[in-house]
Amino acid sequence: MKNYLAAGKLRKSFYRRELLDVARSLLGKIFVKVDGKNILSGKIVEVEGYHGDFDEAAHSYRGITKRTEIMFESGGYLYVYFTYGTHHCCNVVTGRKGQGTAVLIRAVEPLSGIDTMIKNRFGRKLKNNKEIFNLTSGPGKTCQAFGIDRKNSGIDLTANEIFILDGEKIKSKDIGVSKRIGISRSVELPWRFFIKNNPYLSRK
DNA sequence: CCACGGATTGGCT
DNA sequence: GCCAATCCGTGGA
Repeated sequence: MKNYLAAGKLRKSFYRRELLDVARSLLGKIFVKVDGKNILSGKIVEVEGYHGDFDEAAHSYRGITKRTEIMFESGGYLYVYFTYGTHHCCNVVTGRKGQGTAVLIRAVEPLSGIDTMIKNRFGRKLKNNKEIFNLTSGPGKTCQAFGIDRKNSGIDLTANEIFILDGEKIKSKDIGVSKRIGISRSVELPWRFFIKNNPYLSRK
């Protein structure tokens, strides 16, 4: 963990680039939440892009609302939404102010604070050694493991609570691309990106 | 005010 | 593979 912290926090200039460039380059970076003396962290292994201008699946597609206004900020903020009456999902706002572009964090590979993540998500110890692969292998699971909910929406990702650290550079040949999961409109856009063969993906 | 459905998950058939 | 859970944001009357 120490060498990841030494790598340094991603700055506003990283987030304020074109949506799909940010989405692809977030793979391999380290998502971090400082939780008291605990550092919860995981390597980002799966993401999806959402674009307010022409992507009908994006929450920002119908314009600014109270819920989605943070999506229209310039890049570098956290957007958290609540869905299906049960789950939270977290996104990284990208691009320029007014664009409504964001990257959904769909899955991470746990790195530190794993005992706390297990407690947050299951309320007990792991039953077996396969259950670790069910800890953060989806957007709702990741938010639950990290203890993130709507109260965290709007956080500045260059501050000291929730942020992303530079990590390993993933080669193009190791990045998989597919249609996005769980949407009913703009279904053809190939805007899901993932690290091929990583065991913590929400799907293969 | 009310109706609808969702960027998901887990349990049951 | 199918489907219920369960809240609330959003849009239309």
